[in-house]
Amino acid sequence: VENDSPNSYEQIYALVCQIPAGMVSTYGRIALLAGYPGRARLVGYALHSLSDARASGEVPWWRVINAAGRISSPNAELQRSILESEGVQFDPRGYVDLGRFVWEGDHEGD
DNA sequence: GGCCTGACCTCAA
DNA sequence: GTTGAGGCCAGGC
Repeated sequence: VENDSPNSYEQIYALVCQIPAGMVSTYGRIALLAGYPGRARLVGYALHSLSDARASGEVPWWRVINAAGRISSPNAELQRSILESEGVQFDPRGYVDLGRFVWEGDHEGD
C-alpha cells in the first residue's frame, strides 16, 4: 500500500521526517521502510540530493547514518554537532550506539 | 546507448 | 578490528 508511484524520493524524505529527535536511522532501514529493500544507496543518493534541493531545510537528513553506526556524509562534523545537540551520544571513535539511538520505525509492540 | 562515480550493505578472509 | 569483492540504482559526461 506504500504505492508504487514515481515519488520514491518523497517516500524516503517522508520517512526521514518521521525520525524523532534524539534518534537516528540507517540508509538500509529507510530504504526498507520505503519499500526498497537492498536499495540503501538510493536513500543516500536521495539525501545527497537534498544538499542541492529546497527540501534541505525540511528533511532532517542528519538523523540518517550508515549501518555501521557511523556518519558517512561529507559534513560529518556538522551532522555530529546537530545529533549531539539532539541528545544522540557518540563513542570516542565517532560511532553512534545504534542499540540505543537507532529508530527502527513505527514499532508499537516492544 | 555506455562508462565512472557515489552521504550504502553484506559476506568472506 | 580491517580490507576486498559483488550487488544495488541514479546522475553526469
